[in-house]
Amino acid sequence: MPELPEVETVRRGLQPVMEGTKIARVEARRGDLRFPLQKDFLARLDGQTIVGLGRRAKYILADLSSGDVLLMHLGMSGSFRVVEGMNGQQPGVFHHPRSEDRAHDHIVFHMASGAIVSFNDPRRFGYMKIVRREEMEQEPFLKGLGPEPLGNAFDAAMLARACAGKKANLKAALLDQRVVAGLGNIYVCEALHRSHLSPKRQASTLAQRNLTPTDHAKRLVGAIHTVLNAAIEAGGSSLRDHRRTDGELGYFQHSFRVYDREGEKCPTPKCGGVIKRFTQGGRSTFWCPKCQK
DNA sequence: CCGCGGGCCTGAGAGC
DNA sequence: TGCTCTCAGGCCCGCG
Repeated sequence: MPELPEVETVRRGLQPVMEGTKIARVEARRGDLRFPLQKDFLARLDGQTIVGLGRRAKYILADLSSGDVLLMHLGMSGSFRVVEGMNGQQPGVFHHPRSEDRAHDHIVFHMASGAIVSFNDPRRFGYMKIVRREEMEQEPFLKGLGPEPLGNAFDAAMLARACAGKKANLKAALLDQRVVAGLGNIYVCEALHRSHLSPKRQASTLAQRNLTPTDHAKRLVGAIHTVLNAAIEAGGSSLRDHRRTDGELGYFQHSFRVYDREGEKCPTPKCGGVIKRFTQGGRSTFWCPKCQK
């Protein structure tokens, strides 16, 4: 589910209750997320202060006073919920006050402030791992990641270089986290449409022979910036699972131009095409064959 | 090294 | 109502 805008929305929701605050205790109701929790997982969290809450690609990173870093990935269906002001309660078994389905609250953080932060993930494709800060550079989950799409290192020249010589189609290249880290199926479809580029185009066509970026590459980078920033502004996209940490929906799904809009009229001015859907690498691609070349 | 397909899980929705 | 089938925002792994 969550791509960069959803993860960033979650991080921003967690920051006020977690950053600068001590973790009184952590409950692991299920240790079998995508990967089993480390044996010393709870011991390395209890009593630590979270000195900073950051994000890298689709990972949320909590810097702890011990020098450990807690790495959290939401997988497809992961979400966090914050409940504040639980002071005074001794929840041996914590039940979320206003809630639909809390059956999949797998990890629950009890903050010293009394706030409770629960990680919910029905499909359990998400995971958590604690890494020493000095070993972050070698961390396998982070090691191969490409640049942040909203960071300074990501520009048309870099993208063209990363795509040069690639046989794969452009959509697959953008989904490859080694090329650029944080995009997923939705925002790749949206960025390609906004830049009028076909998902079927060979990735290498973003670079010229001398590796200089084409105008296509510049347009694509601009579209990626625009769509990600707008989605973050909207609190992400809520199709099924994504919720803000207060339980509210994101609303960028109302601004999709092609994703999940098969059969609708293409929103590009004067295009007049119809949105189509097909499968690439086992996943749905939505696009307008008329204005995306 | 690269690209592709399968698999990991559960739940929602469509069709019968 | 209830069963079966398909599909879902991610990513790792093994194969050719």
